[in-house]
Amino acid sequence: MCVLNRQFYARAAAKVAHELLGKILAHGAVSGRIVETEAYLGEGDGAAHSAAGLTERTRVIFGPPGHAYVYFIYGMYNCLNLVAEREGEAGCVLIRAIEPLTGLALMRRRRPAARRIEDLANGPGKLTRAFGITLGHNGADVTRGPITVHAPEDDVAVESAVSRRIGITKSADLPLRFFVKGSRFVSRG
DNA sequence: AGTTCGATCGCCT
DNA sequence: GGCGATCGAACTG
Repeated sequence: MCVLNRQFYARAAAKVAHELLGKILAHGAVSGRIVETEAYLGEGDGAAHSAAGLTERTRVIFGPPGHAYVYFIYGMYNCLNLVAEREGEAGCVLIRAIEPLTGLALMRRRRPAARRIEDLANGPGKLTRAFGITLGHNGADVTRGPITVHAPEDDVAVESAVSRRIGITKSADLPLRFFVKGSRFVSRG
């Protein structure tokens, strides 16, 4: 299995977001296929946390690519982003949905509310819960672990679609959401 | 020090 | 389709 290297991430966030579709996210015994992502840019993207500039919170987004930016939202959920662009440039990719592959029993234990396999990780807050990803992983190097992303054995191109991003108000018209066309595991068709 | 609001989810109707 | 839960970061004064 081939873990994605730092060069993969050191590109435009939209490019990285698109190419992450079909890749495998793994954390311990749990793994799954990325089926939905959103790109968040630097300057000029009002929806991005980095839009306000460099703060303690956004420090990781401006750092070297290939690291995890994890933030806490709505008082109860964590969201996982992968940092893109060169060091010093802001840009990251929100992982929005995953098709579970291994560690199903553990995922179910972490998310008892999910009745169907499709509901285990079909949203940014759901997948961090199912994968056991917490604020303690903020800044972690995903080219090393414990969280990693790698190419699947059969790394065939997936048929993808693009739309506007979900749940934001600023810069809402930008086509920066990418998802696997027809997948039952995306948060929205 | 107080306020506002948010890259969400699950349960209710 | 609507709303309550629940809390930290950033901004205001």
